[in-house]
Amino acid sequence: MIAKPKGTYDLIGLDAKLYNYIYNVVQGYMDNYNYEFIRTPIFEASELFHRGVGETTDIVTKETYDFIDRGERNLTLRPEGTAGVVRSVIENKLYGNQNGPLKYYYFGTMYRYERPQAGRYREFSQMGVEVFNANDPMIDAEVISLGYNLLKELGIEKFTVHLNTLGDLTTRQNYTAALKKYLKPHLAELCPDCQKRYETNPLRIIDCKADKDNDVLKNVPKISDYLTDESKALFTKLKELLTILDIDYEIDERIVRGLDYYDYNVWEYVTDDANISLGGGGRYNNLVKTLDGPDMPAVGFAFGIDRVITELKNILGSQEFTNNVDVYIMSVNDEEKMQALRIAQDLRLNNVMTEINSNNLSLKSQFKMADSLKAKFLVILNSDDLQKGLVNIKDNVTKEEVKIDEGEIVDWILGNI
RNA sequence: GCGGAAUUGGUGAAGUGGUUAACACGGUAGAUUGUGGCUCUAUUAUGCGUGGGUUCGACUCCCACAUUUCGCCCCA
Repeated sequence: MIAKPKGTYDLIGLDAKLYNYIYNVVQGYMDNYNYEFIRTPIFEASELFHRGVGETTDIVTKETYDFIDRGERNLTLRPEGTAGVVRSVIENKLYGNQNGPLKYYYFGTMYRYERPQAGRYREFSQMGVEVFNANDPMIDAEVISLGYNLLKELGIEKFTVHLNTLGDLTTRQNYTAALKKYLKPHLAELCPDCQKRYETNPLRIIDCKADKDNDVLKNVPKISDYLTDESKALFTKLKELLTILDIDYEIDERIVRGLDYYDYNVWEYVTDDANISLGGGGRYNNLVKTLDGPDMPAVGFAFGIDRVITELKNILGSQEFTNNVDVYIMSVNDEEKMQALRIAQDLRLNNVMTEINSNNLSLKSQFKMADSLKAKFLVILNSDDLQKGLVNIKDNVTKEEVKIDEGEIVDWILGNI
């Protein structure tokens, strides 16, 4: 037997239903906010992610699926959605004649070569939004609230927006310097990972789980004390707008985000009970320029669809999710089966969910099948009645049975359903 | 990349170094029933993740690998 590759999964049963549900809700929802759907390739030039996501991030240094195609091109399965969308905006010059913001959403699979874990796979689905050419905190508020309201719309209630700001370049330079200065005498007290992070990505040290209770980290400098006046004003404005929009948020200075391109506002949608991040995002004002586009600010976020599905399943509990067939048509001999197929088509064309015996089941088995499908009505065919143009319809709840003219089936079902 | 746990039919699962791998659900066939749902009977894994090894003999012991799962790192 050939098994699925490690870290992948088949979307079946309830998971598949929820995936479709989410997809449908998202599509309808994005129209309200006037976001356009964009679909970019699942693989891109490797360089796009190296320059876009960042050479120092784990995602790029050790988690990409890289391959060389028959034309000897270096390609990479996308590990995230933003870089591809940015590339498309630049390549198609979508920014050409726009005054207002460009607003897009995407939905698709991403690939990261990681050790599988709870809510984490090598192939996983994300939906995300990206807004370009907009620098006003109003857009940040719109994007954050869009994600917030979308989760609510999907049926997820218990979560909070964890919000932080990384400020502008000056802020981060000053803060990083202060942080390193503070940590330097305490380096030996930190975990081995943090000692490495001191060189590669010092901001992450404040988010370390191993050193969570370490006294050194309790008195660590706060980024909020190093914000430039401009950064501070923008953040204050954003918080004001979120309050107006009634968004349940809290400031969490430990949120740093792992992708290099973020600046200013960063946030995550975190469940209250399990403390799981369903998604996150931030502003990335320099990414478009980094990828050879114009100097154009942008902001966006992404949800992990798999995590949303997991959360929805927690909420639904053991609630059943089966197809409730409207009509099951029972037939035994060839003549009956032919009629069954034809009647089924008539019903289906009238949007009646119909199932037939296509597997040579005994009459007894067909009754069982109809029950397991939770059929509301049974159409029971028998040759004698068919010759007279009659069919039997049985209400599978009341068990009442009527005999009607074959030509009236559709009307009868539609009238009684 | 590092660490812990797990892997028996369609499903939930018992099980022992030694003939036919419990039990339950589900499936199939039949009896009974005006056309099922209750009840009864029969049947349903030539195999216990894969590959080696130890042994007279392994599903049961050992090793490797794979996959799953829970953590670390990182992230959605």
